[in-house]
Amino acid sequence: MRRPTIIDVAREAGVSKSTVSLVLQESPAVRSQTREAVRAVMASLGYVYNRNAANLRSSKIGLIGLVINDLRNPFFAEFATSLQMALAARGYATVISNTDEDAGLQAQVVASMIEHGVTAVVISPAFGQEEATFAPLKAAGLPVLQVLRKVDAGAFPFAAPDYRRGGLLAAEHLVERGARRIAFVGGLEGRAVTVERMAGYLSCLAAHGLTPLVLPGRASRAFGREAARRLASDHPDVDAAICFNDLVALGLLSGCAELGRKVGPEFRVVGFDDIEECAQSFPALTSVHCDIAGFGAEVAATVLAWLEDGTLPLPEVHTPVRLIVRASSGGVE
Amino acid sequence: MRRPTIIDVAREAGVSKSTVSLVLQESPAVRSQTREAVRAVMASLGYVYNRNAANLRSSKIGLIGLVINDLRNPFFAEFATSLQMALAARGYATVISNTDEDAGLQAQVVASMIEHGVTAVVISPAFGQEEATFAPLKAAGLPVLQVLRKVDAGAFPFAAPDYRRGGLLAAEHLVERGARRIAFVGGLEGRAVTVERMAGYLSCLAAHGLTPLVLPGRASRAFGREAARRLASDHPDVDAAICFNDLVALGLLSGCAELGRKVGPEFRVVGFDDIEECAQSFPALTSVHCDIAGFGAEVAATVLAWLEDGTLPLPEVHTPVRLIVRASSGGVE
DNA sequence: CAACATTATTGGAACGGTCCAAATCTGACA
DNA sequence: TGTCAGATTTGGACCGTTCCAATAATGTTG
Repeated sequence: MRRPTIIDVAREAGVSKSTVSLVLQESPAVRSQTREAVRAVMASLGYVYNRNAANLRSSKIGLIGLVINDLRNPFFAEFATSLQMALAARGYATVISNTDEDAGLQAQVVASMIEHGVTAVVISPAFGQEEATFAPLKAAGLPVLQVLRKVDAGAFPFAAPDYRRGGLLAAEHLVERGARRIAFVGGLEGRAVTVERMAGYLSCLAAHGLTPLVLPGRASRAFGREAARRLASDHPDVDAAICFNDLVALGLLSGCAELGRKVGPEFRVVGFDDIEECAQSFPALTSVHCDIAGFGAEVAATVLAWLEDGTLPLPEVHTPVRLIVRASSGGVE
Repeated sequence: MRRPTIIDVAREAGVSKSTVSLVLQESPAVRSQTREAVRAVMASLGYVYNRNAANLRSSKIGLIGLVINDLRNPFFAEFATSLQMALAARGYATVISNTDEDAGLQAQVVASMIEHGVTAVVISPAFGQEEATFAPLKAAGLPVLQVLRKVDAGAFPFAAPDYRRGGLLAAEHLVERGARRIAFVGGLEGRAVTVERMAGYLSCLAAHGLTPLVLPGRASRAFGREAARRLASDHPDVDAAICFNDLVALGLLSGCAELGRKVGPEFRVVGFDDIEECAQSFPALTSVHCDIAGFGAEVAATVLAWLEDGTLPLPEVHTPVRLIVRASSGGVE
């Protein structure tokens, strides 16, 4: 029960395999009558195109690799999903790999993707062992787009939302609302994303002569909950918090609910990323909107332009962000 | 700057391409000295295995297709991630496609996967147009595993957590705790998953002479929130709710918080799936634990056993579930 | 050291497409 | 009706691997 090949189709249709190939490629050279006849035979035989065979001769495989550091995080899941769907709409398939922040695993899955002949790679990298991942990509000469986090400056074009500005918007909003002791909660120290997201916060506080307070930690709900306790016990004077991301912020909300601490004008909380849940939580979470779905679609467009028209992407892109004000920071005035 | 092939390696190492091929396949037939020499040349030339070419001759491509109806839902994201990682650990790459419940899109991505030569497909299908998706899979003669939702009984082996039993456990727990007016919230009417999850609930209520109350709806946080309002206004006598899934339940918690309605012994809420967030919400959410990560790993093992040893999966598998009792249903007694 | 078993290695035909130069077919026009 | 340009179609080499039968190298033994 072998899959029929173009040769079977050709025999059945009474033409040569070259003609069948031309039909497959929608070549205008074949007579429409012939085209229809061949198409009919294909349908009746249940012919399926074999991309691997085609790729052997001319690399047009239409497979794109997507490497994600944490696919269970809704922010990355949303990004991966919107990117994958935008690619699918243009006929590309996507090999997705989660690395769980494991640089060794990342190097392995990237190697596997190269073996499978992906035509481009989009990667939100884990930290550490940059060479093990990036050297093979460089050697393969593939178009590679580094997104969401920059671990290897200059090696490959980079795109992400404008984290720095997001942090600034959040801090300015809180100061404007009257907060005077603003903490920055979550985010592992020293990492590029943390540094960026914190930079706007720090500069805003400096500009207003306020003292920063940083509680670094994992970007998880669990840490957010713990932070709520720590803030209440160790820093009761803190009247607002900017969280590294929404998971931390939502954990913080949950922790406050548990402690009976009211969130709103009394204690303002701002998240980062604006995942879908922000609008559904109670109180609804003010957050820096990164339009990650739009960002995913934009990344897809960038990759496809690179692949199909040879348009090189800009070395570094920061997409605009905006603050969505909801009840957790005191609401719209 | 062409990628080197086994022929280049062979020439450089002074052996035939067949020998290089044998080295690649870890054949015990090659002398270890030769093997080392060949390996050294590969490394120095930066040789990368071309799976497409290999696949042309013998189908061992190591690519598995995964089709998911809603990848943004944490439940499915967790499943996809754990399955993908288990496959990666065994050297397989995974092409993932989200369909957003669109059967037409699903048929399209499945066709694309077949073209790409996936060796097996795992699918959590969208509802509708079963033939468009399943007929090509059948025609391709691929191993296909239907998971999490059954839309096409009998066509392909099916595996899912034991939803029916989960519903039963949840209902029994609530009755035991003294709830007398128990609602079932969320889930689209008539769909297999809804029917299954509701069946245990209905039979338990019937056994205790209680009247069921069903509020069907989308499986989203937004619907859960709305349900909180509807329950409070239209059905004030309801003292407990079993939700179609955790998203609905978490939305319900959020809606109750907004209404100032206390969740716990006064109004018990149970979710379904036990996503990570359940333990972090306030109050912590009692939920039917499906061990979706373990389920993903198990599905991976099933597929690989099918592929590698020819072990046929059982036509229908229901993995065990258990109820995790937390504060939202009154907590551990 | 001949004879044979065993172990290593090899050439060449697949696999299913693409691509190109060459062959064939058309219809228009002199 | 012969000629020719343009439109169609075609044969065959090629892409990078696997696989198999055949050959070559090596070791063992009487």
